[in-house]
Amino acid sequence: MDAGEAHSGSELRRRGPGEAESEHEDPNRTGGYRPDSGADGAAASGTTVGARYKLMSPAKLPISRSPVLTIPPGLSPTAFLESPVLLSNMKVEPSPTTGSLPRLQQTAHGSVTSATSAAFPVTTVCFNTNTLDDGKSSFFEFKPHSRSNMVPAELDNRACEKSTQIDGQGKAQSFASSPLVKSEIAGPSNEISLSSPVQMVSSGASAHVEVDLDKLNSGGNIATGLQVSQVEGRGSGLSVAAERSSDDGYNWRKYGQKHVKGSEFPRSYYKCTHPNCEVKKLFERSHDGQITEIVYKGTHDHPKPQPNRRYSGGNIMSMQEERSDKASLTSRDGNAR
DNA sequence: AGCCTTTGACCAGCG
DNA sequence: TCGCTGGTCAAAGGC
Repeated sequence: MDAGEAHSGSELRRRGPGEAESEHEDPNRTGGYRPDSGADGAAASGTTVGARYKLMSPAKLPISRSPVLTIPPGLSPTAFLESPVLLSNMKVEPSPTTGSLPRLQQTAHGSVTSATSAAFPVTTVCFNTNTLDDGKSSFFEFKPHSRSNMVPAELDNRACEKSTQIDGQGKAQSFASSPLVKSEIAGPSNEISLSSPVQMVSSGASAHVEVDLDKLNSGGNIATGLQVSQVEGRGSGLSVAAERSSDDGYNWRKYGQKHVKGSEFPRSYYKCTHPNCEVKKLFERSHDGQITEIVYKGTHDHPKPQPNRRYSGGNIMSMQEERSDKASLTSRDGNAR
């Protein structure tokens, strides 16, 4: 609601020096200073972002789409790779923006996975867009396979597995350019009619992932606003953009970093710097600098900022996105209705 | 001068 | 009820 948005704006505001947290706990600080979790936040804005994984995962539902990606012990990532489904997905599909995207192979759970034998870095992209306003939320996850040598490799698959449990409306796309791409979309209950146009472009030694969901979000009309995120391969110039974490064309501000259990790499938390935008995204980056996992929370209700605002690195991505954006918009315009 | 990143601490939720 | 983990805040520093 409006109230919520107002709060989001305050997100940027910083606490005065006098309010610095001191050794003794400050009761006021507990909830008062949390724009996201404040009273309003919980009711309004909080829902948007605050929904967090919990909201996204209807624990009560038989389908345990747990926010936390957990893979059943019996499952192995390898299985996914070997799965015929993956192979069949090898072909690159056009990226229909909204709902018009070609149906990907879905597993019994409704998950889409694609894998390639390329030696590209593994990347994981998750979209958690909760539009509480509409009571709809979408969860998109894209995971390449590169952590096989890492602990989370299995977790990833597992996670995907669970999140993949879509009601059947989820659509995802994967591209053969990456070693293993996994996209999943999960809705809060069953309205996951979202389209996840994910485009992966890999050139040479670097793999570039481009997700065109962003337009959807920008439109803000789509049932499930998705965001665009790009993940680039290892050690390539694109990494700069990736580092910026704003390759999607939006401006992000890092507000935290934490090493979560189960993850080999620290997880970074970003917020959209737009005044009224509460979109958050978090991703994990390997020591190589390559992003191994990206999760978007919320939807952008504003257009992308100027590409060349600060980092030139972002321009590359922005330009690409813009292009795809237009294309998507066009197609979406026609499809979205 | 302003914005962003880093880093440590705090808080809330869950098991 | 306690402990653990994840997420967020905010000061300080850097660009």
